[in-house]
Amino acid sequence: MQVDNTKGREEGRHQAGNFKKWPRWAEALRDVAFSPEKYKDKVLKVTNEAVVYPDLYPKGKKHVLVISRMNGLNSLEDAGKEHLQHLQNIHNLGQEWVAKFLNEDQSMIFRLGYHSVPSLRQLHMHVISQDFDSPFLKNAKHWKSFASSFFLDSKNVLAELESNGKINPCSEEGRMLESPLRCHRCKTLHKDIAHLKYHICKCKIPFAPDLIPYLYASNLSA
DNA sequence: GTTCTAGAAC
DNA sequence: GTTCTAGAAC
Repeated sequence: MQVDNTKGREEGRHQAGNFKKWPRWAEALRDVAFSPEKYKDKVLKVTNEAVVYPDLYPKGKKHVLVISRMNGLNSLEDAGKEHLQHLQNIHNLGQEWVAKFLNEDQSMIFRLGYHSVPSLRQLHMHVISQDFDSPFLKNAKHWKSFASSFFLDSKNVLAELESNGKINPCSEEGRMLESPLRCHRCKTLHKDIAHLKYHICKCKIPFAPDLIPYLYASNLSA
């Protein structure tokens, strides 16, 4: 008889003072992480540590999640130095998928990262193409969650975990809603999401130098 | 996270 | 009149 407690579903293993409650709808990714066999027709890859899974409502032409399978790791708030290798492995899995996508289309550009205040439980990293060409991108919050400081690049998350031993819980959610709608390439302002979407499908201005270190592509100058 | 929809904004 | 945003959902 085999007993495996490491990936159990039991609740209540919260760290002291960390009693964030998650509504029922926020548990979807957790089920994928711990019962990937139930999602066999959709799951792209399963390892001991993570599941690669297509985002159900992709906000770009290519958008997948690398979902942690570690019990108790609900979000970046729960991450410590002991998770550094785990998060590095998640990052590497993301890069693996970037390579696959680039093999199909060399013109794509990707970013790997986390939402600073995630809506869904279980740590998950986004791998998202920077075209943001998707009918599921519908409102300002969608845009800002990927194109403002609300989006934390995986590379920076790893560096901060290395140096601080934790990810500082910055209150980005409120600030995000205040910030105006700006093109992620040319930084021009747009009055609403409809106008922004009309603009970004045409904008070919190269990305600003400060973003280059966080972009994954075949050729950034192209 | 999404859907629905009232009423604000244009 | 139509487009768009934002708050409720047990």
